Amino acid sequence: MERSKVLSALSALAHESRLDLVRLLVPRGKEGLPAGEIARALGLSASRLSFHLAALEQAGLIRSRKVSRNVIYSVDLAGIGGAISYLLADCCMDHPEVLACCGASAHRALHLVAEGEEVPRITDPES
Amino acid sequence: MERSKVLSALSALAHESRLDLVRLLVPRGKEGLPAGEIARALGLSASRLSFHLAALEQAGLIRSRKVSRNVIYSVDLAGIGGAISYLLADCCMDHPEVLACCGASAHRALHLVAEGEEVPRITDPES
DNA sequence: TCCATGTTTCAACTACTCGTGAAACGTTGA
DNA sequence: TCAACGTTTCACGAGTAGTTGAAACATGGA
Repeated sequence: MERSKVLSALSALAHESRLDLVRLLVPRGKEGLPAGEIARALGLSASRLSFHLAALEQAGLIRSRKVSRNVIYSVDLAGIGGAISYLLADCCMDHPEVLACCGASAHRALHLVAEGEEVPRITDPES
Repeated sequence: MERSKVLSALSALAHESRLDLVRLLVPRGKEGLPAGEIARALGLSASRLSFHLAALEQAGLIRSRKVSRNVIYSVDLAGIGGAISYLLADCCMDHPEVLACCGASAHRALHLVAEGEEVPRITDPES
């Protein structure tokens, strides 16, 4: 993920309402939620929500699709994952102490990647 | 990690110079670098650097200590790790697709955590 | 076609962040 | 004690983000 994209993702996430928005959208997955419902859930005015949605979409963290009168917003998991991955790998160079903070998540990640296989040995820490 | 702390960490990181600063500091570890050297490395004026350093320190991402005339700045790995962990676990609820983006880092994290042990089974994905 | 609904756009304002250069501060060595 | 050095603080101006309410736009149903 390019640096500029990461920067806009970070600044998009660095706002209370927008962080709430992502948290609301993540469990909905690709199905997403219409803007009106999001506004109700977060207690935001329509125009303010629209503003924040645009910021998140611009940053590649959410997507939108139109369904009749509604605009459905859903999280772009690859976008968020890319930003987090940048922080972890490119920015912190997978520093052990940083990774240790994410230990619980790492367990789940590895199970996902390895799908039950034995843990592969790391041969090249920089790859 | 508290929400407000995460928000200030994110907005501190959402700036080119400050992201550079963290990237510069991470490999130095606890040893850190004096402000002047950082300024030279990043091509920032002293006052600008001081501003950015204050923002990062305020957000709990770096620490400082005074050594004679110099102020040495070093990265606060737990602070950065905490913010990343929040994004991964609390915000994205360890969503498989997000974790998959961090697969390579996860391998290293798990090796760190398990220290060569066999991969433990996950019994409670929500824990 | 007309109206109601869902959503975005706009204009105006406020508040904040960023950057610059100068001044101030604290420490060290002469 | 004084000057030099490393760093922070300050005042200022420019630019950008955030909020609000009203208006505009698009769609679907009567």
